[in-house]
Amino acid sequence: MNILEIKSELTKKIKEFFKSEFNFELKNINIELPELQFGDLTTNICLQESKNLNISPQELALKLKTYLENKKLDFVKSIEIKGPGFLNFSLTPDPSPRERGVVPTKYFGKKVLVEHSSPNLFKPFNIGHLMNNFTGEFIVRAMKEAGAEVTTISYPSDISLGIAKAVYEIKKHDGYKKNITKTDEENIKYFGESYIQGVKEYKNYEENKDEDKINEIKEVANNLYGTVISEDLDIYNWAKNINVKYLFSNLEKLGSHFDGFIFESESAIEGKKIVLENTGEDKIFQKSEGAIIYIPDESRKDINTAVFINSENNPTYLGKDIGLLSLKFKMYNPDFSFVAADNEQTPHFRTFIDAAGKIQKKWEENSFFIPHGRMTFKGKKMSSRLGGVPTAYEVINIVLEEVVEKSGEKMESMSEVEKGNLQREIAMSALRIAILRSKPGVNIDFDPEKSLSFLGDSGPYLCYTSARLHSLLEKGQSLISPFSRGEGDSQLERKIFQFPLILQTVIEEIAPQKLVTYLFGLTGLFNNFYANNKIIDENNLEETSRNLELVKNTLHVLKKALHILGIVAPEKM
RNA sequence: GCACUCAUAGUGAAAUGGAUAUCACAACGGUCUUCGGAACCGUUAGUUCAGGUUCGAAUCCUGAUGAGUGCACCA
Repeated sequence: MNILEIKSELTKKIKEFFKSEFNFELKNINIELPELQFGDLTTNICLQESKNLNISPQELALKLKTYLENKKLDFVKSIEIKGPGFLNFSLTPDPSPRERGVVPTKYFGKKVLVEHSSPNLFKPFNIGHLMNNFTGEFIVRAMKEAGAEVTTISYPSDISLGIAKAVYEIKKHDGYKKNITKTDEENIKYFGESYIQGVKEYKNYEENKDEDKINEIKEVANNLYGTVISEDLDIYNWAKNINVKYLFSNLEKLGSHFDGFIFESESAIEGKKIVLENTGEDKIFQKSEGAIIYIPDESRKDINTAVFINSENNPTYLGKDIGLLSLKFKMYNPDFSFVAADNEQTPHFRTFIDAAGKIQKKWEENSFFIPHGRMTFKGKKMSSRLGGVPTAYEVINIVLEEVVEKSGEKMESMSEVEKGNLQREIAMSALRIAILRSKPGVNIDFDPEKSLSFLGDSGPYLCYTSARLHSLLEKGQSLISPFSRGEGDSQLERKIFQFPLILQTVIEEIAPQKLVTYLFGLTGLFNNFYANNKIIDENNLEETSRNLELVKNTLHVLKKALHILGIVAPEKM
C-alpha cells in the first residue's frame, strides 16, 4: 500500500472508532506528515476532540491507540502517543514505494484551462514574463499530473493606446521603410525601443497640452482595429507579425507549449458587446460621464468603481477581460480556469470577476487567479532598458555565464551543441528554483550574485544529484537483482515513501514551494547516504543491489518532481 | 484619504492552529588512498512591538510601527 491508501484506510478506522466508542460523527481528521523523527504519519485528532467528548487528550489517545492495535492493521508497525496527545504511526515499509497511477485530487478528469505568459507584444520580454511563465508552466504540469484535461493558452496584448504610441513613433521616423529589410532580431529591438520612446513622447505631449498630437495618436489607435486600410495598419501588421513569431519562439525555448492564443484585439470586440448588452438602469454597468462603468456593491470595500468602456467608446483592460472570459468559456467551457498574473493585477481581477459573476455565475465560480510576485533587483550588472526592468535575455545570460564558468573542463567530452544545451538547462534550473521555492504571490528581491549561489539549496544542486544518480545506475546496471529490497525504514526510504502525499498537497494547493522544499530534503538525505555508504561494492552484491534499488527510486521521484517544476533532470553535467 | 498585500537568524527562503520553528547562503571549524567535491559533517544565530482568543499562536483577532501595491477612461 502506498501512503495515500494507508492514509485513507486510517481515516476510515479512526472514524469507526469515534462512532462505536462515542457515537460521534467525525467530519475532518488531520493526518499529516510529521518530522521524520516522529514517525511516518501523525494525527492530532485526540487533542482536537477531547474537549467535545469531555475526556483528557491522553486518555482519548490511549483508547484510540488500543482500538487500532486490536484491529491488527498490517500496514501499521507501531503506534506511539507523544507530547500532549499526538498519535504517531510508524508504518510497515512498502516494497515498491512509488506512487501508482494518478494521485487523487479534485482536478482528476476535469477540464482545466490555464492562461499564462501573456505579454504586450511590443514590449521586450522581461524578467516579469519569466516569472509568469514559470508559475504558469508549473500549474499546467501539475494539472496534467493530476489527470486533468489541460488546455493552455496565452493572451498576448496586441492592441492598445500604448501600441498606438509605438506605431506613431515608428511612422514619425519612417521606420517602416527604413527597417523592412533588416533582420527580425534587429526589428524586435527597434519595436521595443519605439514603444518606450512613444510612451515617453506621449507623456511630453500631455504635459505640454499638445492636443493635436494626442488626437493624432488616438486616431492611430482607432486605425489599428483594422476596419479601414491605412498606413498605420500596415506598420502595425508588419510589426505584429514579427513580434508574434518572436513570442512563439521564446515560449517554445522555455519549454512551454500552447494550444491556442486569444489576442486582445479579439477580446476587445467580444468584451464591448457584452458590456453594452448589460448596460443600463437596473443593469450591471452604468453610463457615467460618457464612459461605461461598474459600481460594486457597498459591501465590497476592497474593490473600486472602474471604467469598462471609455468615452472614446473603446473597451478598457477590464472590458477586454470580460470579453476574454466569455471567449474562454465559449471555446473551452472549463471546470477550472486559471490565470497566472502579476500580483499587482489582483485588485483588477477582483473587480472584473465580481462584475462577470453577475453576468454568468460560473464565470466567477470557475475562475482562479494565481498571482506571482514581482522581481526586484539588487545587482548592478544589468542594464536598465525598461526603467530598471531587465529583459529575460539579460538575466538568463548572467546566470549562464556563471554556469559556463563553473562547468569548466567537466563537459569537455561533449559536443558544443550538447554542452550549450546542458549549460542552458542548468542555468534555467537555477532561475526556476529561485522563483518556485517561494510561495507564489510574494515579491522576490533578486540578487544574481547571492540568490544564485550554486551550492546548497539550488537548481544546480538538484541537477547535480540527478547526474550522480544516473551515473551510479549506469555503473551498477548489471548488479541489480530483482529480488533484493531494503528494509524500507531508513530516512531516505521513508522520505521517498512520502512522495505521493506531497504530490497530492502540491497539486491541490498549487504550492510549488512545497515540492521544492521536499526535493531539498530528499536530495539532502540521498547525498548524505552517498557520502556515508559505499553504494556499489563488488564484494557485497546483495547490499549493492539493495542500494541501487534505492538509487532507482530516488531518481524516479526526483525526475518526476523536477519535471513538474519545468526542469529536465540531466544525466550528466 | 480609502483599500489590499506583507513583516521569520547577518542574507534568501520554508512551516493545513501543533511537538525542540525547518533548509540553504554567509562566518567559523572539520571530512578526501572513496562509486562524480557543483559533495558531506559540525558550531554560532531567528518569529517587528503591545495586548487578546486557545490545552497549544510565526500562523487567528485588535492596536502600533515599518515596507510594497491599487484606487474612473493606461494595460
